[in-house]
Amino acid sequence: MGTRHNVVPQGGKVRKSTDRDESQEELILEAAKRVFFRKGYAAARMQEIADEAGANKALVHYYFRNKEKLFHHIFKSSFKAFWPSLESVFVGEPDVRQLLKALISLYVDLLEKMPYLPNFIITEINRDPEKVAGLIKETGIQPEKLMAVIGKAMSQNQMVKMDPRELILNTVGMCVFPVITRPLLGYMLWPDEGAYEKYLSGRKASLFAFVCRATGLEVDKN
Amino acid sequence: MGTRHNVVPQGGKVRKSTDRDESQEELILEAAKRVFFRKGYAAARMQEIADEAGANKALVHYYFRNKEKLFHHIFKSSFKAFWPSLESVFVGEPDVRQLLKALISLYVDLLEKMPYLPNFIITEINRDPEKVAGLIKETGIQPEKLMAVIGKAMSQNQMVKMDPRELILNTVGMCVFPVITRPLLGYMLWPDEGAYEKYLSGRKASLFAFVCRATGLEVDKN
DNA sequence: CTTTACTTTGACCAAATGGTTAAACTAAAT
DNA sequence: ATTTAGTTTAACCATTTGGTCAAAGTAAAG
Repeated sequence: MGTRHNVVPQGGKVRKSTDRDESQEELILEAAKRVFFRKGYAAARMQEIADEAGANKALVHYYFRNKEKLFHHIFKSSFKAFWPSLESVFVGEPDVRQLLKALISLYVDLLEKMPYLPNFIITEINRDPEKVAGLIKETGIQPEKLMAVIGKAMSQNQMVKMDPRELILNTVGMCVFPVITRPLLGYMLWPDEGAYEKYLSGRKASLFAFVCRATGLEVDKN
Repeated sequence: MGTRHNVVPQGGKVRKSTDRDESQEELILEAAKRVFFRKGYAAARMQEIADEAGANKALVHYYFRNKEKLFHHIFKSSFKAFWPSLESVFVGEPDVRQLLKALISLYVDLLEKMPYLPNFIITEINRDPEKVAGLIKETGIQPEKLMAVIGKAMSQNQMVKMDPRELILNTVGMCVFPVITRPLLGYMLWPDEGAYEKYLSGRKASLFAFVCRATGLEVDKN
């Protein structure tokens, strides 16, 4: 198979990158991601990953020592992705309404692109909770900021008082649930061809309206 | 091991039941349920099931031919359980408010007893959607009745108009999500000892209130 | 007691699977 | 050209795992 090498001259002894259009290491990583996503850890096979990456099984081990390490690698980045970058929303004075809108929007978009993510994470949460605990600290994820904004709005009577954590859970739960049960919904609630997709397209707005009503925020504003 | 046999005299050649305090077949089934619940199909081991049932591995195959059939057996009954018996709520004239209250109550109670159920079902939905399709028809589950009551209440302006399916999804989703993400929540949102359990105990009421507000129903009534 | 029919077990098997190793290969550096 | 260091492969291995089988066990029926 055609192997072209690009040179990135550097000091020291670093030569490393035998980059192709896309390095094998990266191809393997992407293949592994796909396989782990659709099969889960236990059912995923190193051979299948190798095949899908167009590589040898031993090469997979060469780059990522073993199955567990390879999985950890992927899980880590996936887990981070599941904490959508809400940072951008926090610029300027944070408005609860906009914040919730952004939260829903971010999750709906993310889940449309990566519908396997929730089930993947959930499976691993149950398989090895200890690991996830460590991961959380590594990633430095902290929902405190989000909760603070919500809590403040509640104390100022801008919205119905409730446990901010519960509001977040409810919101994210409603975003995620239709995605993880999608195969079922196609049979049970949206049997018509394309009906589910149609529902999805309007979900962002209807979900936001639902949350607004539940929290006492204005549904429409500007 | 002590093997006592009870006799249930019968006509014909039926002798069958070598019932003990609890027949081996049932013990195996229960063990399999536990193992499948916590490991998922792929990671579950026939040996582990046998061990946990205090039986021989070959015996497991004797009763349930193979892993797939054993799993199917369990999945079928579990899947049915996940459709809580709302029938009891339909006696008399169905009131939407009471119906939603019952739906939430049923799910919260069910999930407290069987927290592994959702993840178990979700995993299988993704592993073999075809099978689930057939299963749904077998079980004869039909959410139509529930949806009809909701739809009627909406057309009578007793509550905010929206897609009844979406309301059901939202409601069930909020019930289920905290359960499937429980291991995570312990670390992230309710780190204090016993704090999550405390939250759970009040969830039934707060969830119902949330849904009432979102749908425009009265939170308190009688 | 003997037969009958179900139950239980230990030994065994073929296939799959994660992982290893030594050798071949490739391209940059000397 | 030779060395050097990372890359790739084929062959191989040990273990696990789902599954089988023939033999032994057991209680009720004849």
